[in-house]
Amino acid sequence: MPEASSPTRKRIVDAATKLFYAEGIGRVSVDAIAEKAGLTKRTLYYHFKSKDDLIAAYLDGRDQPNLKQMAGWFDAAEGGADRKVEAIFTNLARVARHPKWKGCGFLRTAAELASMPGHPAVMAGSRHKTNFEKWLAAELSARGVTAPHMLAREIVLLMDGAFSSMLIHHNPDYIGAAGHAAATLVRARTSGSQV
Amino acid sequence: MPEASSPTRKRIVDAATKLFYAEGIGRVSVDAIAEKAGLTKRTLYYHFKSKDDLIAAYLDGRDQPNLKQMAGWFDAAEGGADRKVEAIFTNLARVARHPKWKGCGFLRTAAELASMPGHPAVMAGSRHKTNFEKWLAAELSARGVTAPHMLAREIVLLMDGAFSSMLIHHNPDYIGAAGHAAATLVRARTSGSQV
DNA sequence: CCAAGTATACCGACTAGTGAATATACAAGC
DNA sequence: GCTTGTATATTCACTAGTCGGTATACTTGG
Repeated sequence: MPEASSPTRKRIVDAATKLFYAEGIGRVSVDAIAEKAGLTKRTLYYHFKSKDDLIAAYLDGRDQPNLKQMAGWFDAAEGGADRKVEAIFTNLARVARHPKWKGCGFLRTAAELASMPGHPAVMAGSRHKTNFEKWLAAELSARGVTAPHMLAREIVLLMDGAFSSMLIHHNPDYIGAAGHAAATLVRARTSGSQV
Repeated sequence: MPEASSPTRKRIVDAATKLFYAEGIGRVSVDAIAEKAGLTKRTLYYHFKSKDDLIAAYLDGRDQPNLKQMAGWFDAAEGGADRKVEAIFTNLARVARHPKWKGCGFLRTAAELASMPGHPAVMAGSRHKTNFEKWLAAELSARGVTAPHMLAREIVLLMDGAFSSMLIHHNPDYIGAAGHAAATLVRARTSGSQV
């Protein structure tokens, strides 16, 4: 039985992460991942029982790093909750200009696996999005915003919309518009002010 | 040279539409499309020069029907612009409960082809989303809403977010939340009222 | 006779996954 | 201090099937 946290396993997940994100799940072969990781396909299948398992491991491994990235942008921004929320979108628009940016890996995987609703990778994506929404609601709540859970969900919807629009139009203006709308929604629910 | 609008061509596009939407681009073989259309692969390749061309034809063919669907829901709804906008989301949440619903074909295709930014199918998707945004801005403008273009874009972002969230969570509540937020944004920009 | 359209049959490349053997390391028996 | 046993980890070679695309030949209507 393979070790749960072996360095080899990590090498495989790292290689899979790069390839799956860059090319998409269906366009990456197990052979290509094995080659990128510097080992044979048989070894890969020693550590993962199927490609589907590896896809799920790829997204599970992105949960915490992605949350930390968002939280970092939020914490670093000056100003109130509205500014901090908008900062996430501003940073998103910045990184989305990079040619290697290919949208949100969680959403893209869910789109590609739409015909397999119970797929472990889709569920990993669902967990990640829920984690983000909960984190955001807690941050908003701590800043005295009214109806923080509803607001967090609206911001998540705008963010996922921004990911999708950017992917189809390749125009960062959509992310800017989403950030502006999100900041407006936050201000509308900040005590002492109204839109 | 094949006829631009032959019945055979239509049969191929119809078969491709059903399969591509149900399974995703990468999971459908040209053989499967030919079989579903009741002809051989060689005939398919007489009418389309490549699979990529057929993918683009699939999305081009969905542009007008999708717009008509949205416009139909909008027109049929009673009340002001806010109600009409929310009606689109309400209807979307209803059809999204059907087991055959697999999200927005334009967004899913863009996600699957993220590594090929200039792909004709992605561009067809971009055109469709732009058409929808323009139609919505015109409807909002005709009803005296202020800043109709910005508002239309925000609603489109919420809608694309709703498509994505529904696909990853399989929970129509997200579409409801998006519809509620969209209606609120419309009311905030309707003369004589404020959020 | 000719051209449009369709069919059969095939190509080379690639696909996920596996069988059987082997290398490595470490523990137990003596 | 050996040797034997066992679990982990890795490799090569392979299967059975699918992929997008095509060479060639046939049919049919004008």
